[in-house]
Amino acid sequence: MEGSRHFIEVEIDKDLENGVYDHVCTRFPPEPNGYLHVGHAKSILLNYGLAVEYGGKFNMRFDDTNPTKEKTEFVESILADVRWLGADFEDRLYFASDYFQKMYECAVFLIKKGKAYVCDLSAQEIKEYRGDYNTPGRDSPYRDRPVEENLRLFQEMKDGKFADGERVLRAKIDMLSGNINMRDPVIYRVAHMSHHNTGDAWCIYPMYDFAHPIEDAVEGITHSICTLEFEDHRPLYDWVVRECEFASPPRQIEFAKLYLTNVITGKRYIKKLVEDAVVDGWDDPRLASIAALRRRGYTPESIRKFVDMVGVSKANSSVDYGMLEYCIREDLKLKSPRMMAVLDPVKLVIDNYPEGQTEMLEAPNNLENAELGVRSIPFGRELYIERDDFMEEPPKKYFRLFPGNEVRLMYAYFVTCTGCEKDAQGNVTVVHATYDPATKSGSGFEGRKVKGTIHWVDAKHAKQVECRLYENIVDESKGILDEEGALNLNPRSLTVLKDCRVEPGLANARAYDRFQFVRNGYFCADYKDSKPGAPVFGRIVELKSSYTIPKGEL
RNA sequence: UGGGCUAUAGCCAAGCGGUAAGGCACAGGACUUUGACUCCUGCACUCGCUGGUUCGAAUCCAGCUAGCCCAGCCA
Repeated sequence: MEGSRHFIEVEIDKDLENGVYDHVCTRFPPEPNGYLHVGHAKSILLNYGLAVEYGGKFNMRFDDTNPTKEKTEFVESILADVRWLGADFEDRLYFASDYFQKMYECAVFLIKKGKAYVCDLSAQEIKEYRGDYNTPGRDSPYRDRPVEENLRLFQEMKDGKFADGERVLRAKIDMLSGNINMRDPVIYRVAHMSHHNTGDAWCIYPMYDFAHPIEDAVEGITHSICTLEFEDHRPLYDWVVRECEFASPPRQIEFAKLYLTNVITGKRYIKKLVEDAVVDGWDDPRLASIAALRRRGYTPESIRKFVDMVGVSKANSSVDYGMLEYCIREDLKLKSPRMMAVLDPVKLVIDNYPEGQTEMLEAPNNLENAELGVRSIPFGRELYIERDDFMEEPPKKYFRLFPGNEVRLMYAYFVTCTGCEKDAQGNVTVVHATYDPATKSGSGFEGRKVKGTIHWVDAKHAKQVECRLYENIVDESKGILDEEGALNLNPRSLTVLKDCRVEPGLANARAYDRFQFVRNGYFCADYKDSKPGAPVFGRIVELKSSYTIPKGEL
């Protein structure tokens, strides 16, 4: 498709050419400790995409080596999100915990090779012995323990003879390494705790650095793609697969995480927002979780497009939120019916239209895609139009309603504004106009043209719904938690309530699952007229009452 | 201060010694039964900086600068 290939593809090509591998196998290995957000979508689709591109396999695997942080709730939600995104792992759903026995055997193997030892130092002592960026590490006094003793002690660790933290198994590498990960890292710890998958079968659990390469190797992963912060771990990754003597070991390649502007992705923040009920869950429309995007009406296709557009590199970056919005507009513009809705209504009375009369007009559901059919909409003497589609004293280049000006009511007639009524405060309450029956939509009228077209709903038949406009919760100026950790919402994230009226008969219309298109197609992202000067952060809309999009559905 | 990584437009991002792709955003114009869409047009004489090599450098070399990651028995 794209002309250029990103660096991971280049690396894989090289491996294939050099015969390092004769196939490609990738995986998405989240720890089930939270919900997925857009950033994860990049990783999922990157891994899945590479497998598809190279005719290989893509595995789904939960990296559940630390029972203290993992919950089944999260494996369910992660699975749902991955499936929804269309990353098909077929029947290859794995858990790192399924390999605990294998990992244990690897550890024993390393001990026998003299490459691992049981260390009695406390966590604090290990930290001290490890040194720091400027201070070389010192060998643990237990480093040269005889193999037999290590074997016995490790067995005892497994058998539950020791309390949490009492002993660990360490890889014997290099206490002088500039890379602190190589200073005899802990590879097994004791944790007397039930695991969501293995229950109480184990009381020792492998550390990520030891477990992950083994997981990859066992599954026959070729390219283990992870994010930049693991670059320093690669030497250790390589050490593990080498010392464990795996044939055709996997290779780790790192890429830069996806950050989006104007959204919060930090688990800590989101957790706080959920707990404090500032948002109504991990799928609150203001968050950038996969579940939230889904709830807002983003399609998997739009997210795939977004991830493709963003690209893959090793440079830390933050992608403009506008790009995500572009992708959903692009995806939906031909797929979605486009209905009319009025968010901030003001009444329009057509004085020369017969009182009490209602006529049905035919409106295409999508001007650019006739396959979506047509609908009948009522038209009468009294309508609602958007408040800012009328101005008593229009500025230059204003083509909508103002006294004396003629506009087209979409799918209906031309109307000429004759004036307005105002309340005591000077707010416009009613706009008056006359219509020209000859200009009926579809009649082929060509007599004259108008510069503006506005949308409307029939007052008598329109349904009134509560419509909430949100802005994304933004993370500017040090985020939403202040130094004390207190919740401190950015004022820009305040919810705005507006009166919204929509065409009748749309309760079942799919359009409302795709509410970006409520306002003539581009309500969500392109409703630029509100709050002049305020930044529009992909403002989103949630239709309440009978139009509520059920949580968790779709 | 040690190790690792990164630097190309407002934001992503190609480029890999032969004279700066593409997209988003933005601006102008055409078209328009959505001020949308679509369609044109414009938008880096320059690639973090400074030197060097070369007929020729974003690409190679050297030195600097800035940013990110690392001292969990987290992942």
